[in-house]
This record gives sequence, structure tokens and C-alpha cells, in this order.
Amino acid sequence: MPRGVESAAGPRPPTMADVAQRAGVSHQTVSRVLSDHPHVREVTRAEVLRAIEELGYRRNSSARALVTRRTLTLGVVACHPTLFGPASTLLGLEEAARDEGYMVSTVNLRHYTRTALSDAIDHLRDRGVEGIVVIVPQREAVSALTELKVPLPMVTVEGGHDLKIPSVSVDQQLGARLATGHLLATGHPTVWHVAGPMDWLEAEARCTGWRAALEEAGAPVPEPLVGDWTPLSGYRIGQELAGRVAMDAAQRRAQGPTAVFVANDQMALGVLRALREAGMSVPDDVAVVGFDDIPEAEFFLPPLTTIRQNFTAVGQASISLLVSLLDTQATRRDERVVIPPRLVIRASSAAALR
Amino acid sequence: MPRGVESAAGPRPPTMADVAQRAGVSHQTVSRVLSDHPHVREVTRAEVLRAIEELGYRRNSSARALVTRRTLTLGVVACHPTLFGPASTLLGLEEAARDEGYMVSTVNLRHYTRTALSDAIDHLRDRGVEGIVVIVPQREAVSALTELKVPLPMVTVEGGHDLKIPSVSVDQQLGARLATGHLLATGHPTVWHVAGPMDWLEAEARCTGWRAALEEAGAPVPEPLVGDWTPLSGYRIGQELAGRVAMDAAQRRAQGPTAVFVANDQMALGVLRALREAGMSVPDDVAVVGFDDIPEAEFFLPPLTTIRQNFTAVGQASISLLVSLLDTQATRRDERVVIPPRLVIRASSAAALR
DNA sequence: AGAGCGATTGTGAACGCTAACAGGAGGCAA
DNA sequence: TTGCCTCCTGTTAGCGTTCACAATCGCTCT
Repeated sequence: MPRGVESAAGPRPPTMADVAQRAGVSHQTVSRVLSDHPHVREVTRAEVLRAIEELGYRRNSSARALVTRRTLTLGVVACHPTLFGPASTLLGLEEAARDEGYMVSTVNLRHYTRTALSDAIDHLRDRGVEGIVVIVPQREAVSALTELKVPLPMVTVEGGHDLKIPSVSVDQQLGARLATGHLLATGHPTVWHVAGPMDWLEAEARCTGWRAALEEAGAPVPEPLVGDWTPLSGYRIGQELAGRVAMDAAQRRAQGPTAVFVANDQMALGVLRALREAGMSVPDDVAVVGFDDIPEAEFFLPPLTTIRQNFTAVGQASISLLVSLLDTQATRRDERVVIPPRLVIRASSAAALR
Repeated sequence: MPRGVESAAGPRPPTMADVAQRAGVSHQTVSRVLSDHPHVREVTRAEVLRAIEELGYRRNSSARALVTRRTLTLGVVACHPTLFGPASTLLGLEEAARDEGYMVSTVNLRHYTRTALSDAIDHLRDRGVEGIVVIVPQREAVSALTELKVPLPMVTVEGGHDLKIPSVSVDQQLGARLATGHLLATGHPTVWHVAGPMDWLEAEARCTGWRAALEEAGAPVPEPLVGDWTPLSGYRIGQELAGRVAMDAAQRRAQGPTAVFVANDQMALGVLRALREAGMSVPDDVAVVGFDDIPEAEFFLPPLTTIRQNFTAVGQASISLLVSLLDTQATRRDERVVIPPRLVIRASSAAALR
């Protein structure tokens, strides 16, 4: 049966041999043209290209991968991919990978569990990815990763530095110091902290940075209040804070919270609402600083001072790290990339900007 | 040179032949065990599985794809993947695909252009995806898609219904009618509209639904105000609206905007801020309804009445549609899935809830 | 003239898997 | 016993590439 006239599954896509025949050369010459080999006569090249064009030929990536042992595919495991941070990282990462000639396959986790992570990595490995970027910021996840002994180049994002796995992260402690320092510098005796869930490395690091900044400044360190990143948890904690302000004001004033550093913008939104509902003014009664700089932050009431993270840079760095691992054949290297965040001052912390 | 002792690139991963040898069977029997064929003796199966386990064997997906002509990979082209809607759709979509045994490769577009779309699809085709989901809601994109004549099963999300490409979408017009109807029902003489950019099908459909609802109710139809989905554009338009309220109040009262239907929650956030800055109360002076129900909406000041879209369902539906196309070998079928949105009433539109 | 070299092309053998077919063992009917 | 069917297993031939090697041509160099 002649090629292209298969009956069952319709005409098959043309192969290199088809192109070769049409161009009057061998399949190998076609391959050479496609791979930009030198030593192909210009006339021949043109002839081959014409045949390719006419047939609408495309190289079969599976056949190619089989013989070259390169799938040109990278895997990503991402947790909470609807949040602004992970989504932005994913975007930068995919673009960078594409620029490097790789395709990206993603597995999303709604919630982290050890088996979910393990299954996700299995799924990617089954499909032959050459390397994996893991964006799962729970501390537990990161240690699970080392135990999994994945024989593939791997990079973690926000994965902490105590591991034998290369990582890319924003300097969370620095961000927390910037936020806390800013509030101290504007005259507050101390700064309260609304933290994220403590099984997240980012939450832990922000808390550590906040505490360090206070201690260095000789300021008292209040008990941190722990939320779960959601606006709702911020709202509840905000109500509690408002209660303290009122109570302390009645009893021995000037001891209550006058400044709060919230570990992310969404919780900060909840805090803002709770404070306002309690009749408090931000920043006059209480100054608030968030973390992330989500697009909405500038339009909160009042606009939120926050710490901006360059998520795109994180994504790009994770790919360039992974690709370098691939190129050097090293399965793991102790490399870390740390990206500094920066403070964006808006009205929620500075009375002058109100 | 014996297998597994290659010098250059380290030991190669074991092959089916290695497993076969270790288990004392032929490679074909190994294949049969892996494919759950009947007619394999239980003892043999166990023996093979043990050998697989011991060697840590995994099937080579490229070799498999080469002979079966199935890559088990689906492609996604997504625009604006950091927005809550697209990100959620992506999440639901990937989970559904994984359940069906497919892997998902994504190409993100920061901004839509015809060539960017075309390149994205090329990139996916080069890697042998079996089908493509396109989440690019600009009208232009959708028509470009038909002209591209991609010989692959394809599904669009929010791609409109006038095309020969199957699509999944939320009933945007219904959403707009729900929002507008709700505002009319609470006693407002008419409803203003802050629209999204008019080259987006969703913006157009929401505008159409809003207009239809007004006309059916015999209410006057103000000129829609067009934004670009960002909080900033909402803020600017909000200032304009506030100006009108003030002006009309001075001149011939009761004619100015008392209710606004904003085409997405982010712009609504900007509108809320502008109104508040102008000294207006929401919902007393002006009622506001948004669209999307992003997680933050409940914590805006005041909490935002909005239209909730089930993005997860959209993602799932797009995969089940695409998979059914794959199974039936049909390259294109005129199928559409329409998912109804629902109204979530909060304080921004109902004085009683304030 | 013959050797030698670079440029250009072709030939054959993998890559690791599945599909198709062949074949042996055992059971049962004739 | 023979024949045939069912269960189980092995053998062979691709799938569409790339890689290693050989072959040819037209030169230049000795």
C-alpha cells in the first residue's frame, strides 16, 4: 500500500524517507539539512527544504528522542498554582525554558501530601522529562524530596538551603527585615507579625527575619499571630489585633500594636478590613505592611506597603540552573540562587502618603 | 560492553531486554505484563514484576510513542496565566488530563499576537502533542485559529460559538444578566457598566448581556465605560463615575449612576477605591457588582457582590471534550459546552448586608 | 601519475518498544 | 491415537530518527 493512502487511520504524516524520495536524496541528507549540518550543497539543501515544505513534513519527536536520548522536556511540580506568586514563577519559567528549546510539562498539586508529590514526580518521570523544577514550599516537601532519591536533575524553588538540592529563592528574611525596619524607622516602638502557616519555609523565614530585625533594634518581640495565607484568616487575626489595641489603649496605652507586618498581601487585606470595621485608621492608628505585591495591593484601602518579589526572575533562574545541570551531566550540585526583594512604600504605612 | 557499564554517559537506564533477561523470559512477556495483557501465568508475572522492581525499570516513553503513535501529551496555549481565571482553568484542566492518563504541556503568552499564537502552536506540534486547548480569549485570536488550519484536535476556552472549533465557556451573558437584574431588582433605575477591553469576547458578551437586561427591563442604557481589566483602569473610571454622581446630584439628581456592574473584580476594586476617595458610600450612594469572584473579593471594602465562574469545571470540560475528539478520531466537531455562572451577593450591592 | 584531503552523499545499524504471528504444552472430544 | 482448541510464550519485523562509517568526487601536492 503506498504511503499516505493508508485506509484505517487516515493518511500518515510524511516521514523523512518521503521527503528524501521527493527531493531525490537519501534520508540522511534530509536529516543533515534539518540539523544544520555543514557540508550540504546549497542546491541540495534548497531541494530538500522545498520537499519538506510541499509535504508539510515535521520531524517525529519521539523517534528523535529515542535515538538521541533527549526528550527536550522539563517537568514542573507546582503547589497552589492559582496564587499570584507561583503563577508568575510558572510563567517566567516556561518562557525561559522555551527560549532554551525545552518544553514544559506541569503537574499541579491542590494540596501538598508526600504521596501526591511522589506521584507527581513519578508521572513526570514516566513521560521522560529530563529534569524537574519543584515549586512546593512546605518544609516537609523539601525533605521528602531528598528521601525520594530521584535520579534526575532537580531544582527547588523556595526550597531552603539546607539540602543537597540546588535551589532558587527570594531572600525572604531580607524582605521581612526591610518591612520591619521600615516600620521601626517610621517611629513605631515595635512591630507585630501576622505569619503564614509555619510548615511553609517562606512563612518561617519571614518570621525569622522579622524577629531578627526587632532584636537588633532592641525592640520587644510580640508573639507572632499565625494565619493560613487567606484573607479570611487575616480578617480574624485583624479582629484580634483591633481588640488588643482597644484594650491596651484603655489600660496602659502605647503598649498595643501600632504597626503590623503581615506575611502576605491577601492576609493583609483581611487585616485592613478588620481594622477598618473596628473603627481604626490605617496608618494613623495602625500601620500595615504586606508581602508579595500582588497587582491588587496598590488598590487596597489604603494602598498597601509591601515587599515585591521578582517572580519572573525566580522562574528564569530556576530554568537556567536546571539547564546548566543538564549540560554538565551532574545530577546534583550545591548551587543556590538568591534573589533580593524590595520594599514598595504606599499609604498603609506612611501617613504622609495617605 | 555489558549493559549498565557504559563508560561515557554513566550507566544507562535498564531496558525491557534487561528485565527479560533477569526474569528469564522474553522481552515480549515483559511488555505483556506491563500492558496488563491476559494470558500471562501468575508465576511469570510475579517474576517479571520482581525483576522490574529490582532494576528500577521504567518504560521508555519515546520508544513507546514511536511505535504506538500516541504521545499521551496534550498541549495548552494560555494567555494571561497569572490571572485568577486562567490559572484556575489551567489547574482543573491539568488534573483532569492527568486522570485521563495524559500529560499537559503549556505554552504561556504574555500578550496575544497572531504570530505568538502561531509559534506557540508550532512549538507544541513539534513536540508531538495529540491535541491542543487554547485559552486565548481575544476575538482576533479565535478567528486566527481557524485560519491556521491546525490538523489536530483542538478545543477553545471562551472562544465564542461562531467557529468550527469545539469550545467550552461560561455563559458570560447570563452572568451579566444576573448582575444587572440583581441591581435593577434592588431598586436602581438603571445600571452603569464598566466593560473590559472590547477585543475580548468575554468583555463583549458581558456588555451584551448587561445591555439586554436593561433593555428588557425598559431601563435607559448608559454609555459603557471601557477599562482594561486592571485595578488602575477601574480606579480611573471610578473617579469619572464619582464625578458624574456629584455633577448630576447638583443639576437634576436621580439621574446619576447609583449602580455599577463592573466586568471583573479587579476593576471593581479600583472603582471601590475611587468612590470611597470621592466620599461616596458603597452601597448607599452607589452599588457595585463585579465578575469572577476572586478569593480577595469577599474581603474588599465593602465585600464585593460578584458573579462566580466555575473555572475548574471549565478546565475539566475542555479536557473531556478534547479526549472525546481524540477517541473518535474526528479532527473537529461542532460541540460546545456552556457552564452557567452564579450570583454571589455581598455587601457592595445590598445595604442590608453592610 | 598517484597519494591525500576536504566536501558531499549514501548505507547499515542501532535506539527500545509493540504488533503480528508462530509454536509448544495441556485438555478434551472423536 | 489424532485433531483441535485454549493458554502461554517466543521470534521477527517494524516505528522514524540519528550515528558511525564508507564511498565518491574534485582538487592539490609531491
